[in-house]
Amino acid sequence: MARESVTAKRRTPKAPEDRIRARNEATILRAAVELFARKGFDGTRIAEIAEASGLPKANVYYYFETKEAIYATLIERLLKGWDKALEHIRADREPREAIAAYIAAKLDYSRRHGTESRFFANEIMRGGAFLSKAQRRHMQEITRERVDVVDGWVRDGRLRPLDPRHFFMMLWASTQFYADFAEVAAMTLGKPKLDAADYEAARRTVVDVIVAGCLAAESRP
Amino acid sequence: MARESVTAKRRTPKAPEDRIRARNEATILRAAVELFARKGFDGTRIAEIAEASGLPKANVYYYFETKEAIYATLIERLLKGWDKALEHIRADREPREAIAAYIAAKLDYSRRHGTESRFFANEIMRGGAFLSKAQRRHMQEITRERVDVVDGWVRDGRLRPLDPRHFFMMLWASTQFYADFAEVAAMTLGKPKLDAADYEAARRTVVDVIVAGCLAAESRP
DNA sequence: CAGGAACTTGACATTCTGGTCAGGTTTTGG
DNA sequence: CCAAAACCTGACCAGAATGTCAAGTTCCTG
Repeated sequence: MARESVTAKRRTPKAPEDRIRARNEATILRAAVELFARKGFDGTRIAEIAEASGLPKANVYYYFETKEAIYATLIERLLKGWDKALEHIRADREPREAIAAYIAAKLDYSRRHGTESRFFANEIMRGGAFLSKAQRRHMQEITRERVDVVDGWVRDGRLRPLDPRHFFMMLWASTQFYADFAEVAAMTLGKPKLDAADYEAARRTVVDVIVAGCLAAESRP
Repeated sequence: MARESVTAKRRTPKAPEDRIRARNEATILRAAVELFARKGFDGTRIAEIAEASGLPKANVYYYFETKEAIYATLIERLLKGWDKALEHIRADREPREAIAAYIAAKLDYSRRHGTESRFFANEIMRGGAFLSKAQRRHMQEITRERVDVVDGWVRDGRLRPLDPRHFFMMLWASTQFYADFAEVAAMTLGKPKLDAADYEAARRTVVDVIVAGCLAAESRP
């Protein structure tokens, strides 16, 4: 049909982006990610998304064929950010710094994009039913590359012998936690909400423990 | 009203438990926890729970007043397991062993009760709206006790200086991960499903890294 | 500035959902 | 074996959800 959400082509490429469409789609997606993150796919009503966007429901349907289309668009977009932090894990870097940088980047993402992070986690927890085969493979490949880097460090004797895949999951878990379970984290700290200082303390703790825990004995200070 | 779900009293205490009621409630809860874990509270239809239980919808309503009642019953039950693993963290134990035992227990729980674990995580991710004030306080207190133990170890110089609360979250995150994101874990390992050996490898990696990462230099081997 | 494309939206049709209920069947204690 | 309690369930309801539409309004381009 004529308009196909983000990838639609209008009669003339015209402006850098169709301002109205771009603005409204952005508004809808912003509202949707929040709701999906909190109530899941099945639990989110289109009427809620519309209300949260300040648009009439029919207008939401004008921009997105179905609820699935909104969800899929978000997945697609989020997936692009997936590998971002992983880029810190490079063979030519010192393990200590690379790992510290990864943790810092991931925690920063958790802080700045908590909602998106939660949305994505939610999708994964449901078994990633919305992920296409290609998307799955992409994630797997990206991860494998970095696993190989860590494995190289282990073989070089720069890291103590450990299973790089499980090590990776520790990194992911420890940082993702601060987005997904920000509530628990705040509760544990006895605060209503996490602030920048809390994230800094988290970073320090995670980096300290993990770096000290994975470096080979001879490279430890 | 007459029947009040689990705590109802029948005319005679009779059998060790009302077999019919006990069996059906258990069936319903088993089906419900699975669905809630996967689709959240709002996303789960009572009709689905009924179908998954193999009972007519009206029968589900016979045992539980509302959907909330089912959910609340599950929360209540799950909360009892919350502190279980934490009991390993005792001041009179050697930190190394206590922490290793905690990790092993938590991972074991993740493996054996993945669904419940996911259900609980889901609830927390949504901000724990269903947790009562008392339940929240309970969790906070339980955590605080154990935080104090870890803090004691730090002050004794048995653990390197670290924020015990963030350290705790690392423990929680690294173990919870294997329940909530079993799918990602399996994907990362390139398997369809995690088996016992995978959990053992996870345990070893997490214990190795965290123990080595938190022990004070002088107590390290 | 005209005309077509893009956008907007109230109202509607259809399907679902949580929850109720009345009238049945089975269990159980005595 | 018999009443009373416990259990079962098809049918039903009111409100809500999704998705459609046709009749408009606004925007852009030639």
